[in-house]
Amino acid sequence: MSYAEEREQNIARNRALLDGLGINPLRPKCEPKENLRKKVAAKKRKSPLPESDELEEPLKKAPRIADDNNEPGGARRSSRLAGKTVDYKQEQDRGVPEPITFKRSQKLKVGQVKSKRTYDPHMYGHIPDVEVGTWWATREDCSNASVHGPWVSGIAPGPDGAYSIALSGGYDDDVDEGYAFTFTGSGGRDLRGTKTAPKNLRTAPQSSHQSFEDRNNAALQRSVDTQKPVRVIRGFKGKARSKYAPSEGYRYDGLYFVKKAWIEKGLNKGGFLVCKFAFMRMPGQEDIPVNDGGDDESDE
DNA sequence: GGGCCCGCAGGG
DNA sequence: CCCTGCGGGCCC
Repeated sequence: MSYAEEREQNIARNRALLDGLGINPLRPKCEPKENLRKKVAAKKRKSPLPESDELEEPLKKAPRIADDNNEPGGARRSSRLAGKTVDYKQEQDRGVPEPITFKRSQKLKVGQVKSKRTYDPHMYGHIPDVEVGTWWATREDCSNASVHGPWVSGIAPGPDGAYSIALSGGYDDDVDEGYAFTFTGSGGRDLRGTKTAPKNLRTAPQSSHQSFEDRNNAALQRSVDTQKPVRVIRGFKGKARSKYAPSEGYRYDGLYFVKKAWIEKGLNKGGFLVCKFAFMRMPGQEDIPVNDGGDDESDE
């Protein structure tokens, strides 16, 4: 079977799986009327660059979190996001936001402030003061905003499930429908090379099976049971196949639940097994910006 | 564009 | 100290 055929097959399987998760009330809202109107308008005026009003939303800059030098007693701030439209269920323990305490000795460059973070990323749910749709240029910035801690890793594991994940389009057969998507786990890559040809890489092609023994994959599997919300950021590298990926940088798209975890034959040379997960967006959140960008070539 | 290197977060 | 990880920057 050719790569293209296998890819189609995997995509069809993943898409069917997403659809089989049940009717999602968000689905009609993911293509809101405003976007449809914009789409029509954009086609009419045939301008490759949309008007500024369309650009404002997704490119909202991350609020630079001022490091309020953690006062011991007074640093507690209200954990309520009062006035938000998000409808939180009782069971969603978002954790009490505590000012982060730094256990690690950090190398300080000249003039660098010690604390880059106001909140500890090791908590479930929203990070206070970070709105859905917030955008960062790099993973480092996103990490400093406490939304997704790791600079490279796509999964931030925790005891009751993953805290957050990064969608960067690294797998050709992942399906992104905005309100729901499939996600491939970690592991099974050869990052070090051989003794004779050491590599010391951070990412690499699939070269062995993934499994739920992997710490990251195990965390996402736990998310299925605990139904803790997972923060999701979408990266620009996914824009080739997902219209929900930002054109640049990384965007916080809010909270999702992991509804299913399974193992399937991945789309890779060698047919190695990969861990896959089906995500569904928590209701009541701001719509995901849809990227209609001009250079869309590969629509199946 | 690809290849290579390497900092950092996070955990054992 | 070790290891991993859907980064990013540099060089070519």
